[in-house]
Amino acid sequence: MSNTVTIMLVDDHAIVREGYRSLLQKQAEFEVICEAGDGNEAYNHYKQYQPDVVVMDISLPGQSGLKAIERIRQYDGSARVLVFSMHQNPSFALQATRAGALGYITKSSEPEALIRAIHQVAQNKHTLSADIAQALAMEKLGQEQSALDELTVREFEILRLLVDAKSNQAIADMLNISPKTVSNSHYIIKKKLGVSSDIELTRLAIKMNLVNLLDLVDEAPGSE
Amino acid sequence: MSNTVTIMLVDDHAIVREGYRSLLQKQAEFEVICEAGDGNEAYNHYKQYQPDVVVMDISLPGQSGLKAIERIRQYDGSARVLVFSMHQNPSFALQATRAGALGYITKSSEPEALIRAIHQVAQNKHTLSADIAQALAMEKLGQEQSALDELTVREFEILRLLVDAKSNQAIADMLNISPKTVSNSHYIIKKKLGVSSDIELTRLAIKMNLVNLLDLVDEAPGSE
DNA sequence: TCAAAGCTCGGGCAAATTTCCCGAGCTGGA
DNA sequence: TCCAGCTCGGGAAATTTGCCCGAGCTTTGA
Repeated sequence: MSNTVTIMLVDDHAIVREGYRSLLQKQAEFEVICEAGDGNEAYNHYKQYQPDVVVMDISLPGQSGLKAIERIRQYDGSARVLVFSMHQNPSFALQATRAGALGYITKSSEPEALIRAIHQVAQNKHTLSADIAQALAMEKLGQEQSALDELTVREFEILRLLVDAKSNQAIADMLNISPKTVSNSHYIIKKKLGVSSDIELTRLAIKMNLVNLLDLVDEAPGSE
Repeated sequence: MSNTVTIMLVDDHAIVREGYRSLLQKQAEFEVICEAGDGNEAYNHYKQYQPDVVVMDISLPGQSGLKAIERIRQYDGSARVLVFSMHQNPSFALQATRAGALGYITKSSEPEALIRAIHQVAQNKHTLSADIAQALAMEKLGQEQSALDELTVREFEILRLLVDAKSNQAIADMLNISPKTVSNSHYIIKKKLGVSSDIELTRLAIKMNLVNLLDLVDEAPGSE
């Protein structure tokens, strides 16, 4: 009988896929029928194999897993996608559900949590791993992100250049204003964001995603 | 006969460990005899189980996997450690081998590469995944990373605290020195690293992995 | 149409920090 | 023993920051 749940695994690391495959195959009711290593492949294989559930890591090379979820959901409005990510940042979960994922579970969860989540998603039910659910709840209370909204357009623009490690003079030239104005803005920005040093400012900017982490960190051989 | 290779898996994600375990158990000659979720546990379990090979992810919570490698090697100079990391940045590989790892392989490698690497390491041979080997070769040409080696131990220590956004006073208290010395070191560090602002310094520190990106981006619920 | 409010821009200036130089007191070799 | 190199911090000039100010916009709404 077809109590079996067919699964597509999406992750850019082949080894990791292989690991999950072994793990999931231990459950008699699961059958991993295909894999994909990037968003495009995920989309194509979805169309080809029509798995019940897509288990996907969203940090994929090329254009993000979120994009892939959107495309898959556009092709099949009832596609069931479970995002399986290393990020405990609830923003990722938000973005994922916004893109159409039914569930979001972190890799820090117990293996059973993954199994359970797949069952949930297979039944078209929403799932969030415990840590994310809690973090989301916390976030509702604070304002966090809104700090950035305090900034005027100009300030925001200057902030981006600042955290890109450009000099006051360079920014002044770029925006056709005086370096003094840049430094005044720099001061105002720090004040509005509630930080007291440039190091904090940089860290905050990274948290807020004003800096492209991938560019910053790895500068991988042929990336982008 | 004991052609079997006994293995300890170290990774902070239980699910991930479970996946690798399934994967490795498929090889008749491997036996995963224990697991650990952090550096401390890795050290203790090593002493307890004496595995032939340690397969470890170095981005662990608490104090880094590198530290764990050092401790294990200090306890047993012939310990064979294979680092299995998502980072393609060769600096990680350098640090890992400096800490005493025999091999370094990225998660982007083929599953067979992992199997092969484990065999290599079990025979006390060095291994590097192809991507890293290539990147390292490239790096030999430029100087890059070497900047950090210019720093004295003390400076390095101060740098880590600085980029953790601690105040001069806080660092001074922590190290029992005067804030003036901290600020002098701050200056020297920037000079040695060839940066002219704290923003550049922070970015560089992130590139060099002095900052735990996951902590930074994620700020998990109860972190810090 | 005329405030009122808010943004952008930059001058001014005291306070704070950075930058650079210096010497003293260690420690580990050669 | 002497040298080299580290750690630590004082001093003083140079620079930057922090904060306030007013001028010239534009937008909004009464």
